[in-house]
Amino acid sequence: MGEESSAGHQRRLQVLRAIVEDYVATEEPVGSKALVERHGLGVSPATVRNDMAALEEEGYIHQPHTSAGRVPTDKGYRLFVDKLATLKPMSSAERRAISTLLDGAVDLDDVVQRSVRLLSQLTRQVAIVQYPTLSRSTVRHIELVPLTATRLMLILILSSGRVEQRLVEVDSSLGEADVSELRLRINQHAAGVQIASAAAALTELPDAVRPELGGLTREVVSVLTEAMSDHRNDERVAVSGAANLARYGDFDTAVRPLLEALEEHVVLLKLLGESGADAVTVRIGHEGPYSELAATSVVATGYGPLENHFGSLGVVGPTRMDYPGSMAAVRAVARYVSRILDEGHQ
Amino acid sequence: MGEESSAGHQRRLQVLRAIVEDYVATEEPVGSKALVERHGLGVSPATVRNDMAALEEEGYIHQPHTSAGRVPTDKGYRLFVDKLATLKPMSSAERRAISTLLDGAVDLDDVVQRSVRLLSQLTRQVAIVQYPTLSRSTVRHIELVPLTATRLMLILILSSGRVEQRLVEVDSSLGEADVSELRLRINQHAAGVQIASAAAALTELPDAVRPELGGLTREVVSVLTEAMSDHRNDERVAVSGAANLARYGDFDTAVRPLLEALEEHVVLLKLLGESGADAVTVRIGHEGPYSELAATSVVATGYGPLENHFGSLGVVGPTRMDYPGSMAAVRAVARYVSRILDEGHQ
DNA sequence: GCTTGGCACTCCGCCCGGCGGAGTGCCAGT
DNA sequence: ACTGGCACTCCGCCGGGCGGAGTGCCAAGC
Repeated sequence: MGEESSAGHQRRLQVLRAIVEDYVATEEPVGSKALVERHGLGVSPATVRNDMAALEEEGYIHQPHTSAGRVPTDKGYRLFVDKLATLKPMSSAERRAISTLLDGAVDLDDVVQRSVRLLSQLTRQVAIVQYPTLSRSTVRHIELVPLTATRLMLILILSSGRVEQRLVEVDSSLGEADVSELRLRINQHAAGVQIASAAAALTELPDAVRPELGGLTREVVSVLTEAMSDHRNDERVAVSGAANLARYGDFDTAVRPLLEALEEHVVLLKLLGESGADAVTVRIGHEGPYSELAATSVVATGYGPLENHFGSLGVVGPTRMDYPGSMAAVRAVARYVSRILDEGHQ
Repeated sequence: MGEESSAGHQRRLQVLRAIVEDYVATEEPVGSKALVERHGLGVSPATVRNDMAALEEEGYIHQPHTSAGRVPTDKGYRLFVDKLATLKPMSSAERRAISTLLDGAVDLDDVVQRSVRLLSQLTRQVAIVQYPTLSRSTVRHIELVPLTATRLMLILILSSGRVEQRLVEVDSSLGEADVSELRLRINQHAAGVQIASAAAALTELPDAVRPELGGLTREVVSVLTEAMSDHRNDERVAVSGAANLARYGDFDTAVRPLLEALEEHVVLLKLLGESGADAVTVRIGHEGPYSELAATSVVATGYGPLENHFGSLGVVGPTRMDYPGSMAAVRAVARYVSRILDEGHQ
């Protein structure tokens, strides 16, 4: 679209906006007559037809076949979200629902579960919430629990609220005093430290303790560093709202591929992508990384501390989705989750 | 069907079996001619037609319309699984897949995640695994971790491998000696005890400790018993394989209601039902508790110790499903999961 | 020059009738 | 008791006709 911003140009944008809104609402190609009726454009259908022809020429909308209405293209949706959409503000009822629901969460797992469910209900789409990654967290505390004479449970508590447990078998019998000393030294080295640095700091510990503790320390540290660098859990995501897919028509192009993708958590993570914690990212159709998902869009953002966020959350759905509503809901939930994680465990 | 077991009666059962097998395989009503060709019944189509008429009379099969093939009814499937089906033995490749996959699990969460995924892949259906319930487990250990001067973390480790954490704020400053004493007494009362009894035993503790410890003990015990009777987590289930629903045709009757049910974990738990740990339960169509799910069947069983199992797992799908294969897979996975939970944490 | 009403045109979706095929039920024969 | 034959039913598919929605273009008007 050219750089001029004449009155006619302005109206063309309004027409595009109207087309997107109507198409999202009705799921059917929208014609010129219906447009002028449903929106208060003060012009005749014929004028709108001219605008439509121009918009089509420029690739923003598309005609399934001659003598059918118009449908937005990915490029059209893109212009819509960039220039035309205004975030739908959350209603106060929605705000209340968010806070009461999330405030009731008792632990991290619960926060994630509730968020994903909430997000899918707010948007009536499929919602995805990534569990906080290990790598971005700091160590809050490390606990050693002797279970039996030769078995020790390690508990790693992170700033995000995540808790990891590991079992260690040791050769020699455990003295309570030794365990206490080790617990102290480990936390001196690691507590409050970002996880990568903590792992590094711990590897030097076995040489710094009393020789009698060296063997035990070595075993414990080895398991701890292993747990810290175990990115298996970084791939965990929670999904909710798959049933919302049932509302959409084109099963084979839109629903089935997405349904299959939902099983592959790695795929979902890649879809969520590296969204900053400060802005909501929208990826429309072919802009995403998977060609099979050319008919689906993603609205996502990061959550957690701004400079160093814990993970991402968002919704996925057909390109024909309510972008303003989804973006507002995603932003609201992300903010609330960030706040909860920040205050709840500090 | 009468009690006689004449030769003709025997063949009728064979015909029913063949109808079920063919219908499951092809998803289409099966006719007399196709039947005699695909299965080696040594009789003519006309004979089979007579048997079919009898089976229909007795309600085991049904004709969508005149001059169409036959389809099994729920009653027909029931007879099939009760009398006609032989468990498909797992192939050695499948056995190997099960053991290598599940042996790699590092904690309880991982066991559940891997099982549900495995089960959905083996059966190509939607798999459901209930997380171990609190109420059936015994307490292995309770740990108290002082985080700050006035904040204590309680960690509840159960026989099923489940770990629950809770935070407690206390009024007075915590002494290490007090915490150690309390830890000791709590475990004396609760370790090794079934969870309901443990909660009861703990409530008497505050009166039994030194008066100086009474207030702290009261707070800790209150949170612990609350955690023990918190059945919130008993409702947790893992689901996998929703994409397999895409294979099925009748979207509105079979797929959509099930897709919606998958979101409601309470519904899923009710579907899994109270299956014993020793036998695989099959619930066919209308036999289940929800009329909207009249077109779906459930194959489930319990896992964990025989006398006192931790939870249930199984698959759900349209009534037209491969019962022998599903039953065998469900049983195999349940056994393996039971074994892992038993040896992995004892 | 932008906008508008008019008009002819295109194309989809729907309905309808005909047709072939698959499957059945029944009956008479072995 | 089983079988081959036969007439019948009903679905699914195909092709043509039809109405409607929507378009593009053009000439007239502000």
